[in-house]
Amino acid sequence: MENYLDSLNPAQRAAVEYCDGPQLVIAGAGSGKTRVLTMKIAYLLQHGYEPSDIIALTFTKKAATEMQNRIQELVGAGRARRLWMGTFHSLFSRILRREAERIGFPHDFTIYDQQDSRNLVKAIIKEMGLDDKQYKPNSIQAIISNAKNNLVTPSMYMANRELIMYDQQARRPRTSEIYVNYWNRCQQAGAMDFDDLLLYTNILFRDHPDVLQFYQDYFKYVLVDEYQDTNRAQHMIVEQLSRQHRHLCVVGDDAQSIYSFRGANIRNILDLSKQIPDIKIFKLEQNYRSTQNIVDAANSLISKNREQIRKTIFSQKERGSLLRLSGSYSDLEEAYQVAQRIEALHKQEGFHYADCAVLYRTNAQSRTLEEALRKRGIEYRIFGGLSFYQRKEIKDVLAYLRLIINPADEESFKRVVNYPARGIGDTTVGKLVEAMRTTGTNLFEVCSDPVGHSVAVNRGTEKKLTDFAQMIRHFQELNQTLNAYELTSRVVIESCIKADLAGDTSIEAKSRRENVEELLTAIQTFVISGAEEGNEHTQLVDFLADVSLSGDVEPNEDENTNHDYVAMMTIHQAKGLEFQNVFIVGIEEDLLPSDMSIDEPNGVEEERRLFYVAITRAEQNCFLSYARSRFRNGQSKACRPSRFLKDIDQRFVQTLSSPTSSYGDGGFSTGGGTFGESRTVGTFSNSYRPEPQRPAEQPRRSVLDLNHPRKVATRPTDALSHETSITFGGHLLEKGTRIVHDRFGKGTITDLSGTADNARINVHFDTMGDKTLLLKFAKFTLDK
DNA sequence: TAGGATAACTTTTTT
DNA sequence: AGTTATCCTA
Repeated sequence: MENYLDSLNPAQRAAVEYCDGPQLVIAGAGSGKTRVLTMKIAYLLQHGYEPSDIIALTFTKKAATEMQNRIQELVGAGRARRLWMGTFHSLFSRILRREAERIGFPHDFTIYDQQDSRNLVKAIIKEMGLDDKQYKPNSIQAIISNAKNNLVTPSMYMANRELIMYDQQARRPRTSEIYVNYWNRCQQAGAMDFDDLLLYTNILFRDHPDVLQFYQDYFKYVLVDEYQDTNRAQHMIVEQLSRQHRHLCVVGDDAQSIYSFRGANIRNILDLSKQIPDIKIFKLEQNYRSTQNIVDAANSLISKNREQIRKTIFSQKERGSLLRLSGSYSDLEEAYQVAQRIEALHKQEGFHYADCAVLYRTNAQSRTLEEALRKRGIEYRIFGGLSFYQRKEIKDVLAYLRLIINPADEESFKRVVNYPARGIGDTTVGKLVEAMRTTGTNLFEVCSDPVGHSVAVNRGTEKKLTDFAQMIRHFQELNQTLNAYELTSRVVIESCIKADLAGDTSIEAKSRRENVEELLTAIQTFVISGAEEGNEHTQLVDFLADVSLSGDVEPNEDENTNHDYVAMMTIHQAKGLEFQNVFIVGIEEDLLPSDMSIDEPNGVEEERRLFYVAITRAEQNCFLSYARSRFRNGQSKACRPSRFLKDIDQRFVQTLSSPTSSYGDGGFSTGGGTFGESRTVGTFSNSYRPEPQRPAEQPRRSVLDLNHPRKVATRPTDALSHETSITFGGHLLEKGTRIVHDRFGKGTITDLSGTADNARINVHFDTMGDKTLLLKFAKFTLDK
């Protein structure tokens, strides 16, 4: 602890020791950013600051947890715990709860996740009688989110000519009204969405100078991680909080700004030195993570971006292996190759599976990879996808809990009022909503006394409604005496959720039951750890607050759990992580860069940064791959290698294999290697040796006419007679004929059978093994 | 109103 | 491909 500063290089040390005013630390990939932040906090604690004086903001819960753990090691758990450390969303929701009544919210307001918020937007569009083709809920939600991230309230939106004009041109003139209604409905429901947490913090500070004054004074030191990912709302919070003491430490890397879709504004970091002229800039340029080849390759890529803070990232590690690029015919084959290489790394080079990560642009890509790994018996774990708390059965239980805490919560009410089924259908709920809108109360009030709110329902329905309200009230009473775990157990039983799931014999229902059990376990764990920290009576409200902002639960791991698995995740999720071996797959046009990004301003630059982030995750080996065809949205589509592959200086790349295209070529040529060679690649040479360029693709091959297979045989179709040859589409097929298949790549025909529509061939594919193809459907061409 | 069957749509990334 | 929305029937 005494000499921990000695472990830092001069640049890092300078950044840690400078505490005289605002500072900006530009921290290149792998430059020890987290280390500097944690050391700095330890340094501050050693120099007279109390833990509670310090607020340290991160973007992900994972980052917060990691930093918390590292600081615990330096200063002990007791002190570390008293730091204000966490995500923007979680820390400011805490402050908002404390100050809730100042901005007209109950202190136990609900937090709407994006699904809740989309449902509400959708409901409002419907209620307004608008066409949801014109007013797409997703787009409207994005517009509202964007407005909030830029601190534009509904009234400001209404008053903004530019926005209104834009909406008119986009043929959705009533967007601003939807925003107003959405805003009011959230308020009525006592609910905030993710963006509200930041926006209302700003509103709180704006409308209550005494509150701002208090926190400005309270936080003596403000630290922010990943500043390149802040949006305007976050930027303003930081700016205001640090205005008084001016002890601000902002860390970030403009080259790794990848969250603009969430409102992040790279200008926040690029322009910071203009906004705060006396801000002191520190640059961490030495990369401790990756080999020189990896760093150089990444640098050459990112240099193609226009706007960035100048810096020279370098590595003093060994030169290392070149990046290895391989192309394949299809996503299937790509996955196969990745699995094959991981196995080679494991068996031949002694790497653990846990040293390997497969990174992709979209979650949907994980399926194919998953299958390939499973076939080889390689352990893997997929991160992300839909989190535990987003599963239907979990959201159902949570909705009950949320409703108990905050009966005004509209989305939770709608979710469970008829689950399990109790005869309260859409029609009735529609009437309740109507009454809610006219009387200005919330759904639960209306439900408790439908007739009093002049809802036209019959006796039976009225009873169903009041019974439901009564049940929720009963749970509220239980919540006074029971802890969160005990209460939830009762809720699951008395709401009949348990019975409903038990009555379902399907396989999925079994896993739902297990998930509900797991939720109960998670709650109990929460209660127990709460007790350990001195909270005798852990409240349900605490659990819910925790859940809604905490991406996912860690699966319970004991000593029986296997820890040696390949990590599979999106590139976004990989940020901040590092692996010995990184596989970046699907480096194709329309995927990386994503086709969604291409017409966005600066969209392609952001995608390039994303690729940069992916490459810089690798310590030793970085494998790049693309496929020529890929299943997307249910059908196979031709793909071209990404433009970004050309952005990397080819001196740092070795081409392992590239498929000869069975489609027209996209004009990309890396040369080198035939498909057949790819199976022999198992050793990884460390030589620094650019591949010689070879002539590009061979001419286009003819494709059999798939829609109109010609009848070739005239004999009656005797079942699967063996044939020595079959003519098909004007070509002669016989044993030994080489073919190129759309998805399986190259192979040799080993057997032929059947005739006419029933004709089929057995093929041994070079990498994909033996397959039987029905000629009528198979998509292949002759090789040569 | 419930539940099944068909149609439609989706897909960028996450707090 | 897979999920979700909508429609239709009982």
